Amino acid sequence: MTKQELPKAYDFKSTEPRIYAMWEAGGFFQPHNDPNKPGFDPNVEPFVISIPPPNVTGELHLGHAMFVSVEDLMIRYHRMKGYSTLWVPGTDHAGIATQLMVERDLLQKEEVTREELGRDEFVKRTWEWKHKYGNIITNQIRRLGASCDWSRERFTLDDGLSRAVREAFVRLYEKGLIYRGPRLINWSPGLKTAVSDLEVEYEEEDVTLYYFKYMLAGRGGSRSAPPEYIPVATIRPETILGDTAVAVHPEDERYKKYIGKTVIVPILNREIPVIADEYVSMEFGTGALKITPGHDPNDYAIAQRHNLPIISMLDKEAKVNENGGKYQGQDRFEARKNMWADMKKAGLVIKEEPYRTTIPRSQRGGEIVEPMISEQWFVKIESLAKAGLDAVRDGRIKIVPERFEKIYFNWLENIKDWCISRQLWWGHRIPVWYCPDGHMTVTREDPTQCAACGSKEIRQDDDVLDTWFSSGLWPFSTLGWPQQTADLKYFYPTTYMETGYDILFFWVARMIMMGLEFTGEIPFNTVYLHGTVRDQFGRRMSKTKGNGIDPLWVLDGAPVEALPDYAQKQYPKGLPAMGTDALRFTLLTAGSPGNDLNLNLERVESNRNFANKLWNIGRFVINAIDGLGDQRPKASLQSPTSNYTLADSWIWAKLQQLVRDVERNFQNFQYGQAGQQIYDFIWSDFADWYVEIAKEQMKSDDTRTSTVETLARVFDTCLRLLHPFTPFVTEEIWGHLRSSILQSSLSRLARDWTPALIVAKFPQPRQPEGWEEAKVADFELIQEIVRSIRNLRAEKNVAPSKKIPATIISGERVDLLKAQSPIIATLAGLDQSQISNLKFLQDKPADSASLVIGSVEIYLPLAGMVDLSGEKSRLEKELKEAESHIARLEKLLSSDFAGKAPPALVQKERDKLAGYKDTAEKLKTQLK
RNA sequence: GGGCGCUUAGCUCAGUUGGUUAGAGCACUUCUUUUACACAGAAGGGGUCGGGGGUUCGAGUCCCUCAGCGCCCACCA
Repeated sequence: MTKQELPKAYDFKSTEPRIYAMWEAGGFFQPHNDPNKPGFDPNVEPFVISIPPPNVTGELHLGHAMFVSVEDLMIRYHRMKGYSTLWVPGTDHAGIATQLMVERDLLQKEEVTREELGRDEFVKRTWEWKHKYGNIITNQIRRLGASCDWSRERFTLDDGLSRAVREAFVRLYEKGLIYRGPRLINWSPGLKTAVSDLEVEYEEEDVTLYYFKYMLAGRGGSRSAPPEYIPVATIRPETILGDTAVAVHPEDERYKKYIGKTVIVPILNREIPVIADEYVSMEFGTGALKITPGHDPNDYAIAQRHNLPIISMLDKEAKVNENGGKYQGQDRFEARKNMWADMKKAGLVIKEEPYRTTIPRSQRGGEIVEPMISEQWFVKIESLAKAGLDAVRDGRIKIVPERFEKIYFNWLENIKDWCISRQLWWGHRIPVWYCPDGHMTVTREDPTQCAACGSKEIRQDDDVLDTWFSSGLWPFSTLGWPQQTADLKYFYPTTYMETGYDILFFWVARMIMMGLEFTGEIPFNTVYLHGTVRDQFGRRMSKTKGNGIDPLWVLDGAPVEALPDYAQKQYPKGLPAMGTDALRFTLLTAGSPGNDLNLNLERVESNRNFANKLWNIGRFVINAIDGLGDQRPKASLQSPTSNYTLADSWIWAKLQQLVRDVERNFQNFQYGQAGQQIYDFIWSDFADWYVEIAKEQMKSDDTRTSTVETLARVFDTCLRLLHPFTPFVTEEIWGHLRSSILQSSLSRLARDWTPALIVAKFPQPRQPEGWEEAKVADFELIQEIVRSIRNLRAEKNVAPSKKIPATIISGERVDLLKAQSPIIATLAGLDQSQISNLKFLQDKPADSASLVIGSVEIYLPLAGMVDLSGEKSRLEKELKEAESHIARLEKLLSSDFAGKAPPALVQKERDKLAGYKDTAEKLKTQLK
C-alpha cells in the first residue's frame, strides 16, 4: 500500500458510509461469542441491549438520535471491553399510528376509507406499506452509526413475535389474569377505539360551566309554594341525557330535605332519585352533583355504590343515541348547544360562567376522549405490579438516575387494570373465538371448533391488542421466547434497558412486569433513562410549532428555507453539514442523565470542529511516524523515571489519570463527563502542549523515536477512549495510524492490534506508580513560566515572530529549568541562543521586564519597548495580588482548618503560601 | 391536590461521596496566514453559582424555607 497524503479537512461525508459498510461486512456488529456457532463459550459474559423499537412508519427524529447515541456508546464500550455484545434491533408495528397513516394515504391517493376496503384488504395494504417504507427508519438508524446486529432484526408483528404474543395472552388467560367485560373506559370517538389511561392526556382549557335547575318531581308549584329545584353545575350539559341521579352530601343542610325524593331530567322528563354520597363536595359549585354513570368515572363509582342504572347516551362516534330522545343522531357538541337552548326556553337555566379545567384528550387523535361503557379485555394487573415493584425495591433492577425509582413505585402502587383491547385492524388479533352459544375458545393454535360445545360456527374476536402488549415482551420475544432458543438462554436477561423517561410507564414498567411473569426473571438489570431533546430555547419540538430540527439536516446540511425561524437567523446561508460524530458527541456531552437537553446547533458545530481537530492531530502523528522511515529506535521508551523527557512523563501521567477518570465515569453512567474529559485532554493537553513540544523533541536524534512512539501510543489510547462517542472519525484515523505504524520502525507497537478499532481493546485503568505527582508538578511549573512569558509579550505587544533573549534565575529548580530551557524557548518565543545560562545573579539585567513565579525569576531585556514607569505599576499589581493570596492563606491556615482538615490538604495550602511568599519577596526586591 | 426537576458567565450547559482563585462551547476584545489544523493558534475580559436561613474548619455541592420556570401523577362536577 502506498502512502497517500491525507486531506487537510476530515471528509465525513465520504467516510461515514464507507466505514459503516466495513463494520457490517466485517461482522463486527455480531456478538463474538455466539451460542449458535461452533466454539461457543458459555462462560464469556454477554452484554445485551434491546433497542427501543421505533415505529415502523416513523421517520428519524432527535429522540431516535439520542437513544442510538447512548446505546451505541454503551454497546461499543462493552464490546471493546471484551463482552459478547449484542444489540438487538427492530421495529414496532405501532397500531394506531400506522393504521392512521395508511388510512390517510388511502384516502388521499385512492379516495377510499378502510371501511370501504374491508378488514382483510386493509390489513394487506398495511403490510404492503410496511414492506415499502418499513426500512426507512432502520436505514436512518444505520446512518447514526448504530452497531446493531441486523441479522437479528425483529418486527413486533412478525411470525415469531406473534407467537410470543399469543403465548403470553393464553397464559395470562389460563391463569385468570385476563378477563373481558363491560367497563367504563376511555373512548376515542375519532379513532373509534378504546384507549388506555396512559393514552389520555389532560390539558387545562377554558370551558363554560353551566348552572341549571333540577326540578323536584310532583311539585308543579302554586301561588303559595313556588316550584322547588336543586341547582346543579356541569361542563357537559348533553350528559344530562344520561343522568340517573342527583347526589348531594348527606350533611348538607341545603339539600338534606330532598334526599330520597326524585327530580325530573330536563327535556326527557325522566324521574331520577336524589341520593346522598360523601363524595360530593359541599363547597364546590352548587354542592349538588348530577350523576352520569355511563360517561363519567366518578359517577360510575357512585352508581355502583347506590345500585343506580347506567345509561349510555352516546354511540361510537360520540353522537347521541336512542337514549337521547330528540337529540338522537346529533354530535355531542351539537347536542350540548341544542340542549342548552331548549333548557333556556324551558326556564331551567340559572347561569353560565367561564371555567378552567383539565380536559382529557386522545394522545394520538387529539380529540376529546369520552368515558364510555364498553365491552373490553383487561389484564388483572395487581399481582404483576407487585412483582414489578419488588424487583426494583430489592435491587434486582436498578434505575438510573435513581430518582425515577420513586416515580416508578408511585405509578405501580396506584395502577389499575390494563385495558388491552383496541378496536383497530392493525395489530395482534385477540386469540379468542366465540360460538353462537357464547362460549369462548382461547388457544395457542387457531381452533376449528368451539372448545366447549364443538360448534364449528366460531368467530374470532374483532379486536386487536394494545401495541404495548407486544412491546412489553420485547426483551425476550426478540430472543426467541417462548422457545428456549440458544439466544434466549445465553443473552437473557438482557443487561441495560436504555430509553427516554417519557415511556417509563408505557414500556419499561410493562416489560418488567411481563418479563417477570413469563420468564420468571428480570428482563434487564439496569434501566438508564435519558431526557427529551428540546430546541435551544427549551421548547418541545413539534411539527405544528415548526421548531423541530431534523437530525438528517444536522448530518447532511439543510437549505435555509427548511429551517425553523430561529435557525434561519442563525444560519442565513443554511445549516452546514456536520456529520454523525458531531451530532452524537453533542447529544452525549451537552446534557446530563435523565435531564432534558436543549439542542444548541452551535455546539454541534464546535463538535464538528473537534472531529476535524482530531483528524489533524492524526495527520500530524501519522506524518511523524512516516517521517521516521526505517530509523530504528535509538532506545525504546523504558520508564518515566529513566529516559522519558519531562513532557513524555507528564502526558503519560495525565493520560493514565484520564483512563481512570473515564472508567469511573462509565461505571457511574456519567457518559457526558467522560466525553468532556476526553475532549479536554485531547485538545488542551495533547494537542496544545504535547504536540507542540513533540515538534521540538523530534529535532533531536536522542529523543526523536521515543517522542514519535509517545505520540503514537497516547493518540492510540485517545482514539480508543473516544471511539464509543465518535465512532466514524476515530475508526478512520485509527486505520491510517495502524497502517503507518505497521510500516514504520515502530511496527512492534501495532503488531497485535485488531483489524478495526470497533473491536480494539478499551484502555484499562492502571494504578499510579508514585512518580506521577512530582512530574506533573514540574511540568506545570514549565507551563506557568511559558504562559507568563507569553502573557507579558502580548501585553507589551512584542511581535509573535520576534525571538527575544531572556535570563532565567532559579535556585532550587535550576536543573529542571536547564533541562527544559529549549522547550521553554520554543513555546514562549525566546531566542534560544540567547537564553542566559541559568545562574544565581545578584543584579537584574538593566532595562528588563521581570516575571516572578515562586522561586523562579525571569528577565526579558526588552530595551526600548518597555515603559519603565508602567513596569513599576505592573510589578506593584502583581505584588498586590500575591499579597492578597498570602493574606487569604494565612487566615485560612490560622483557622480551625489547620487542625481539622486532612493533613495533606493543609500541607498543600502551606506549600502554596510559601510559593506566594517567595514571589512577594522577589517582587519587593525588584521594586526597590 | 401530591411528587419531581431546573435556576451557575451575554447564550446553551457541565460540575456524583462538601476541599478552598467555579469550568466548557458559542459570543466578545487583542494579536498571529508559525511546515497537523483558520473547522486553527496565543493572550485576555466576563459569574457575590435564584433569595434567605442553617450544619461544617470549609457549601455551587448537605438540610430548612421562599420565589420563578418546567414536567409527571391525580375522578372535584
